[in-house]
Amino acid sequence: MLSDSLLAETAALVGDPARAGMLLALMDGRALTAGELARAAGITPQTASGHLAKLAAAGLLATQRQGRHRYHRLASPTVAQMLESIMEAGTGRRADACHTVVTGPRERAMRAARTCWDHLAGELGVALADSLVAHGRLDLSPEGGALTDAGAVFFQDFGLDLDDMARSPSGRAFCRPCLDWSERRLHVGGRLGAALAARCFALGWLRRCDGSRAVSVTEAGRRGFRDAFGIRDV
Amino acid sequence: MLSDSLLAETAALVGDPARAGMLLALMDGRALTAGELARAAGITPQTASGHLAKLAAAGLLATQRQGRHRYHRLASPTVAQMLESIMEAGTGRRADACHTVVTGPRERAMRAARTCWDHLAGELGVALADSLVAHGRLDLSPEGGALTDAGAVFFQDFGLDLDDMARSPSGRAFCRPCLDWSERRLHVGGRLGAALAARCFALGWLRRCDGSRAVSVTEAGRRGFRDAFGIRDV
DNA sequence: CCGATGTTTCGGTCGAGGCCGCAGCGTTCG
DNA sequence: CGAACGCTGCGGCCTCGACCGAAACATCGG
Repeated sequence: MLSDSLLAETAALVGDPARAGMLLALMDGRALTAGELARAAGITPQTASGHLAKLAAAGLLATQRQGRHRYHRLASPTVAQMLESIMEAGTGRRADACHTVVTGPRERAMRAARTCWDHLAGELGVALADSLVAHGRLDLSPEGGALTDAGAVFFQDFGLDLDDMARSPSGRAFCRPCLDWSERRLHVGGRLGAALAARCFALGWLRRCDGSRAVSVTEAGRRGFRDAFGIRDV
Repeated sequence: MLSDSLLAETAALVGDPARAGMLLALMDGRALTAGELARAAGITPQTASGHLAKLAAAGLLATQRQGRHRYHRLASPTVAQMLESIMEAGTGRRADACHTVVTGPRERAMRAARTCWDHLAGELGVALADSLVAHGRLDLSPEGGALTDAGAVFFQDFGLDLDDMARSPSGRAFCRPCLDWSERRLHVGGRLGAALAARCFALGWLRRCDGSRAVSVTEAGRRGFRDAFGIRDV
């Protein structure tokens, strides 16, 4: 059967601890080298190289040569969404046992705000999406084109070049609802979500935590999210 | 790391061909016995029993005893969504090679209309969602409560007992947008989607294809979908 | 009470695949 | 031009887990 082996092969690729660790390390959307990924997964570079070749052959990873380095990144937001959905389904039964026991500061920060592929997720990501919908700037409708007129003005004022995004030939959806792993509600993905996150980083509102997908909100960000989006308690 | 092993363990469970086959056989939402699943996966019952125990322990499957039979079903729509998202990501690179070659009538029927866990998917599922949104009966908004007043009247007339659904204590979302594997667009899931699909089966509009998740539209269904939803060419 | 059937447990085999050491290739820099 | 560095391919080791046969257990029908 066709879909049978497709499902098994893809899942088996993610099912190896070393490969899972590397994929997870790539969830923040950056491109990393084989050596860095090897360290992240706790294996030697030659082992990592073999894994990366398999993942790339399956279309889960995209590689890019640059000098003597070879950068690897997730092939598409679809892959990132798959990883989140696996974790979401996996937490089903064991959420109680795991979370209450191991909840450390690292996990707390991840739930508060993190990047999902290239856009914002966590409590902050969901709050942002809620705010945009509540103010009529976004509809988060199925096909993702539902930026309202008021929203277009708003995002332009916020510093996003919507015309440029519209011109870009990318086949990626403009605005895609993305199911939040920890919050289990939707946040804003797609090109709009990516641009929004990038702008927040550029404004100095957010800072990446080292070696993690978690992001921290700066003092300027706290003011900014309050004044521009009406979000408090971030 | 916590999420690391969670991702790997869950994916590894799906990654075995035998287990993947059984999960895929359960995608239509029915509950099957260990023997039936063993036959579906091409393994002996005792091997299947071991696999099912693991899947149940991980919270991916829910089991239910009834006499000397033991029925297994997917634990939640979240699991079904995970499986679809894995197949979606897996098709990424190989879609061209596989689909053009192997596209048979079976695959064609699957794309036209199928069940996804317990609601409708495929071209028909997406067309249904589009129609409902276009007529202002549904918003398919993020949290899923966005049944419009006109929609409530419409669904009541169509034969769904919305009051009963509202009363049921299920923690499941009322109306959840579900990403369609083949169409890559959203269709209607959640309790509303399930009730809608059940009603279509009860009306004799749809019939399950034997041994597959595909469903076929009856002549009555053709008329019904046209008159009630404005869908042609089904 | 006794077979028949569905399901689970146990023990043992075996094959697949992850892992590393080593070696070869390409790139960068002194 | 040679050395250092990053990456990849190959061969061998070894562990893990899927698989089945046999047998025990539970349930239903006669």
